[in-house]
Amino acid sequence: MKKNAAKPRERSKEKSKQAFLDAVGKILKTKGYQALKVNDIAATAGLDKKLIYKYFGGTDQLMDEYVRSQDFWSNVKSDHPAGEITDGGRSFSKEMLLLQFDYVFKNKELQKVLLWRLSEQRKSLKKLTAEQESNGELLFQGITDPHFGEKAEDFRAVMAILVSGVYYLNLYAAVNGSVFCGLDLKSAEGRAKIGEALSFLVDVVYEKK
Amino acid sequence: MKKNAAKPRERSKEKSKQAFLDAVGKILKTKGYQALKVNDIAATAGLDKKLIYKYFGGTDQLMDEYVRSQDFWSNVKSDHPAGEITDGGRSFSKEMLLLQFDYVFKNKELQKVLLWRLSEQRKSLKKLTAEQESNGELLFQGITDPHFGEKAEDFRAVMAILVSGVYYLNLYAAVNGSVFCGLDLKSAEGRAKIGEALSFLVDVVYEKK
DNA sequence: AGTAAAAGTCACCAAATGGTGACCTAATTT
DNA sequence: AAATTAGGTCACCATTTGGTGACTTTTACT
Repeated sequence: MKKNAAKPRERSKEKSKQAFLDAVGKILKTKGYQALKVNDIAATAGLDKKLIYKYFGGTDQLMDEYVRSQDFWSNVKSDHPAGEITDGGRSFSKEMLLLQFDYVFKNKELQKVLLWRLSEQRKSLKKLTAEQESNGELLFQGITDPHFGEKAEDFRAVMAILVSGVYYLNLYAAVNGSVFCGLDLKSAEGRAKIGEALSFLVDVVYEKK
Repeated sequence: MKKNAAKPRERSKEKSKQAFLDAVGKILKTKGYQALKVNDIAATAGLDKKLIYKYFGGTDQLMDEYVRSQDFWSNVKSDHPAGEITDGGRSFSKEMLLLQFDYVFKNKELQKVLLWRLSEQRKSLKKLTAEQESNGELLFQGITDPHFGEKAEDFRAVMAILVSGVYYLNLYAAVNGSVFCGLDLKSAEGRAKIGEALSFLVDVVYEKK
């Protein structure tokens, strides 16, 4: 019954798996990743928790699969017209950072996922794949690495800091009083200041090196 | 019995409180902040959990008090000779960032505290105090704000990004594969690159503005 | 010394947690 | 149609969780 490829038979298993994945997203949005327990997920999905063990192995692998199923970073990767880059990726990098800054701010799920990735207890070591795509490796390899040549790693280091900063600031704002270094990370003015700083820092890296 | 100030009477209550605070630190170091449950803390402290409710009100306020008791940021605040600053805080800022980068990397407890601050479920809104001191408000107010004048907020924005980057990169490295933007955040070379980038970015802010 | 108020322990509770074996049900194969 | 197999439910378990009332012991004040 299992090797018949002619009839794909996605009767219910796939739908159920999807229901669990959807449930994860829903819980993440509403309750946060700390509330991600088997009972809760099963209840939200309207299915039995045993299926979670059957299909995924446990909550951890469910989460892993959920992260893989959502391509949070696709928006950054693909919305730029390729081939038109003549400035070594300066405007692209800038745009990416600003987009990311805004995107993470608005996307509760992504916030929770980022937080979850920083969290402990994840015994599964499957994140290798997500590693590569997550930080726009193609931006580096295809565009900025050639442009910066020997200084490629220095540019990467700067971007690492900026991307990290974007992540952390939004995570911080989502939970705490949202005032960081005297700037209100939830106000339009505060966020504009951060945006300007990001833009400025990218510019300066391209100019100075 | 309670208003006699002559004899301080720190017989046992203070010691017990301290025992709980120490237990928190110990658990943070060994198991991470997810393992911070009343039962666990009480067991580690060798005392009854009821005292936690009596003395602190609950685990949340215990954590708050723990964070307050550890002045993680004092190392950055006070190790610099005051009054000798003639460069508008440039070297001071640089030094602070680099120190912080190294300090967070080595200090497991601080990592867990940072993570906890990003985490949900903290109903207590007591972090206001920690807010001020945490990000070296005095550095801004006393040194860099005057130096940058109208651009003070722009400088703060840059520092917000850099500090956040320092935090996030170390948190990321502590859990994941530690490769971020193609840099190994655990290797000496990778960290050196980040350090150079931090230094460079601070310099450039002082030069360009 | 005697007393009142703490410090501290213990047993116990209700709820939630992760996890599994027994069972029923629907689809596929033969 | 019968048998098989996977999908799915349910009841149940052991543990752990947060939390509290009743109790004993120690401390300090008069």
